[in-house]
Amino acid sequence: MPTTIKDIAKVAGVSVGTVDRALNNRGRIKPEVAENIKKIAAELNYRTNTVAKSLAIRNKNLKIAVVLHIQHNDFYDEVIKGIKQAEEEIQDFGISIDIFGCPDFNAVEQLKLINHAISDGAHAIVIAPINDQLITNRLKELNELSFPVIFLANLLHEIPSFSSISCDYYRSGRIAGRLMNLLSGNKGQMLAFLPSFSMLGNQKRMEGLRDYLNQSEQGIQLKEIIELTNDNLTDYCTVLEKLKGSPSVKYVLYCGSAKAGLQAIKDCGRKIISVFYDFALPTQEALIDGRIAAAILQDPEIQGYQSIMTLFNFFTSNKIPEKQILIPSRIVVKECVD
Amino acid sequence: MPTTIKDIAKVAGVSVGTVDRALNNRGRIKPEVAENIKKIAAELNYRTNTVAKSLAIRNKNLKIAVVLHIQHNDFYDEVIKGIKQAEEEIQDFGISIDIFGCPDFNAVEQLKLINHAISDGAHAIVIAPINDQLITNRLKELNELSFPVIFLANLLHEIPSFSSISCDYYRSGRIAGRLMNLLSGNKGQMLAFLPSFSMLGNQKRMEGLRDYLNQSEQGIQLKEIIELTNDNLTDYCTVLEKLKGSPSVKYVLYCGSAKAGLQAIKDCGRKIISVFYDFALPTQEALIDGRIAAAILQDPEIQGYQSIMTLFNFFTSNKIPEKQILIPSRIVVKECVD
DNA sequence: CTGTTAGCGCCTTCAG
DNA sequence: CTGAAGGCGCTAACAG
Repeated sequence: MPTTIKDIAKVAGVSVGTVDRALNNRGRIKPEVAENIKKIAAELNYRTNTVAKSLAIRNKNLKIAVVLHIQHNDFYDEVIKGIKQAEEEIQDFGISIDIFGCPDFNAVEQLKLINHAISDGAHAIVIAPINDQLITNRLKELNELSFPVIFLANLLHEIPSFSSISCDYYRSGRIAGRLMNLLSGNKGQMLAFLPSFSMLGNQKRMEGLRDYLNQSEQGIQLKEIIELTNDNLTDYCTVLEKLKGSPSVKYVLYCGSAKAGLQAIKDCGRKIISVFYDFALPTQEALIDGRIAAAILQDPEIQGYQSIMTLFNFFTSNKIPEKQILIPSRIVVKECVD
Repeated sequence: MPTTIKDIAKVAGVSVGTVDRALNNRGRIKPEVAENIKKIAAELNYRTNTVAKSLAIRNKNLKIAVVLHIQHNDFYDEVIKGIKQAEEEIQDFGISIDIFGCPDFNAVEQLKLINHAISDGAHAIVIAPINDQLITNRLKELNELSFPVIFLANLLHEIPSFSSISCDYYRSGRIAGRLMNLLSGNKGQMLAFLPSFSMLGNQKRMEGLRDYLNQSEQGIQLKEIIELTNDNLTDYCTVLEKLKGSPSVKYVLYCGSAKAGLQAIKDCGRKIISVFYDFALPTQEALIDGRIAAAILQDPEIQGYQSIMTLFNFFTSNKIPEKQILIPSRIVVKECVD
């Protein structure tokens, strides 16, 4: 039988209330007796029972606010799925979750959402932070107030946070390099189409790829890295144009709107062997029917799930999370999913 | 606020005890009122609070027995790690776990362990079942008694179980075939060394590989599939001999003792490009320093973790698990881990 | 067949 | 500064 605060109270000769105050540093207690109680707790190998605690703190109505940086896209829809699953799992603990979408990349609006969440009584925030002074300043403030903020699927330079959850972008760039070499037999030419470098993660991924392919003389030749815009039509045109302009290129690494990329590759008029990042439906279909050779996934669902569970563990077990939680990338070929 | 049994009791005009009896089919209740209560519960969208339930059932001292089929190996040490992690997470729920090793593949002993666990008061069993009448008969009995038994990392033909957790062996064979094709540029010759086909999973994996590579004319040529024994020295000799006997073979797929395989490949005196299953330390090292081109993992830790959590969810939420839970295989290259 | 009540372990008033 | 008591939602033992 694990020891309970009752046990501790008995050997310390005090009441459970006093034990509770001591163990949770609630003050209103004589320092000596607090010390003594803590000593006894340690000796008795006490650990607070999270189930009982959860039941008791349920009337605190703990709230988590999730603040995104866009309204919808394939990636974040998956993230939200993970968040919803976590919500499902922790609802019995009396913790509720509110998700706020945000006009795409609008820092002013995101700031409003942050402030709204707080005045609404949120006890923690999960955010996909926009890289803008407006936001970063506010996040710094919150950090100083020890208000728990978790960065989700999105890095931010030098802004401290309670914890940050994402894939290892640099590594995922290197993995892509390796896959391209595998597919090409270490020869030939490739183009890489990657999303906006204004997001730090994308930049890291790009660096990973470049570093990896530049590190040795042999191997596939990375002709150019092209930055995409997040606008379907523009990106389609860009990809098509680049492919037509480099008829010697046979290999493509692509991260962006799957539809645009697939269509452009199809329309360029020759056989292209490609690796796609992420796993929206069109990507899955293309992988299964062979238009794509492989995909690199960062499991957005797991990232969303983890962001909530990290806070959950903090609330129920006082578990301070790692500053940076990296979700491993997954390599997927047709045979993994067909 | 979620509805509680108290709420239901109030609108039904009965006591919480009666509601409890109705909702959990405990009998000793007039059928009509049970019906009525269930109806009201449905209307009020009631779901039992698992936290409160867990706290209440804690004095039942729920016990899970884990019965292995061997004492130790790399794979099951990982499985056990996952089990321990689950144990850690659910200990506050008052559920305890006992792990029993077993003399390697000794069915008589494993049967004893099963019976011991039950007479010891276990409420469920997680087992890596040995494929032997002695065991399968007992497992059938238990299944008929509705005693929850979960098969772990190990398939068994036509023996019903509460749930079975493993990787998708057939698929993992296909994935290997694909990787070998990738590495070889769809040409050349390979050998496959796979573990004892007496275990159904290994057989499935072999079939997956064979079916995949035989399905088309082009692609790497699978010269032979060799069955390993699980004895280090024997396997070393087998691998070495086969490699020396087939000097045209440049590619190897290997599943077995990593040490034996790596040594034999090294000693065969020529450059071999290989894919290994599973991820014991020697495999990791070999992957990092380039002796192995890729690995296919089945995440044993997750399998162990899941086996416990599945029972946990059953105990705390009455959640009946899927009959077969498949943990996806993971493709790993150097760049994923270095 | 049904109601009452005492827990499960912890937190939180509210008196003292 | 400390103790007592009630409550979180559910289960189970005991009366009736």
